[in-house]
Amino acid sequence: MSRWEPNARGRLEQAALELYGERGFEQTTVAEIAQRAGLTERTFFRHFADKREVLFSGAGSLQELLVNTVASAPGSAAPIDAVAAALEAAGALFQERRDSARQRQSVIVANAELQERELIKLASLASALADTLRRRGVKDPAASLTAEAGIAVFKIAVERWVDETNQRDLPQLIRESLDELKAVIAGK
Amino acid sequence: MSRWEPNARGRLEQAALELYGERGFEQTTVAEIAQRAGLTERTFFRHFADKREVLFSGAGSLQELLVNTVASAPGSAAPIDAVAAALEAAGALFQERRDSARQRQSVIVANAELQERELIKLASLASALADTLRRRGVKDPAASLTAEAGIAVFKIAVERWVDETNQRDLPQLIRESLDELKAVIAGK
DNA sequence: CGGCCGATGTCAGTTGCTGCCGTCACCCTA
DNA sequence: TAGGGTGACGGCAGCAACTGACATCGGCCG
Repeated sequence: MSRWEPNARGRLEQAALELYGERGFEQTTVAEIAQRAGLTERTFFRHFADKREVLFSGAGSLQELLVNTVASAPGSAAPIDAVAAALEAAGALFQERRDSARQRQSVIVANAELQERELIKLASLASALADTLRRRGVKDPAASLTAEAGIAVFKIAVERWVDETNQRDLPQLIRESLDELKAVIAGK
Repeated sequence: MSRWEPNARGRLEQAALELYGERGFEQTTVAEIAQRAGLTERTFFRHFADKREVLFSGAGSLQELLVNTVASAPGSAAPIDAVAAALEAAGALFQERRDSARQRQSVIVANAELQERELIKLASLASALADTLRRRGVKDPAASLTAEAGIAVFKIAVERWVDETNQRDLPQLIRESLDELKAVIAGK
């Protein structure tokens, strides 16, 4: 028999998501999260850099998926198309975990600090996408602009996906949003 | 003779900018800022919501400028052109205060927390732009996408403006970046 | 002249976060 | 099989960001 229950990190994530949902982010103390997880505050900060990060630990694998998808696009593909394929792949991943993605998003939308963290994660994704494009020979500022535009499309598509009650799935919304962006950028 | 020196808020801004530049943001305490300004920590927090906000108090007037410029564009102008005109106006404002804008930007780039705040300010600008476009009759998601794309162009143009040693001015970089975005979005 | 107001000071308290050290089950190695 | 190392956690002290409550006092208005 081991000294501690397994999966401390997962228990902390679960407890935090619950408490942020029940009372709100600001009204929840780290001590409470740790207590619900059967751990101490000190241990929380060994697993997560700060109180917000517990909601964003999945960002790393999302970035991997995006980067790998862009990197493995055919060399003949235009940059915007490589990025679009990556966004749709990421969208499909979100679509699978639809309920928890929505729960998470509702917590984030309710708090400005969490939105800040979300935005810097998106900026980090854009930066990683731009790097990958440059590695494919795309020059700057084209690489940065393509990446930023792609992330903007993703952000707005996710907003619509979370808001709407209709049945369109996220990859479809991403395609529609990108088409709309093309129309709008061309001068309508 | 009045009880306190005038312009407490301005003195706090000045002291904070200096100290953030000298020692870095994290290594500076609010007590030190207040002391250099001849005030107390409590007074700092009466003027600024938190330690970061002291660098972003100008965001309100920037938002006003953007919104007003978009709102006063001719009704016949395409949304992207109305936004472009607003961005160039904002760019001209930055260009006037070139040195202090660069100083401020170098402090922000050096610290992740400040970048988070910068990003949420940009997101707020995008949201305000989208609102203004909707008020001009632009439908969603076109309004949101145009606004986000515009802010992305602005962000990247400012990055290039701060980085580069060459002489191109910010409005020109904004025009060039928007043209580049058009090319890239169209599929290269 | 008197009382209200607004900007600041003072102080105590909560919470996020960090450094340091102790504990103990598990694992590796001789 | 005994011994030492290691990794994950607990406990504690302390700093700094931020907040609420109350005091202070010059200026302004009636």
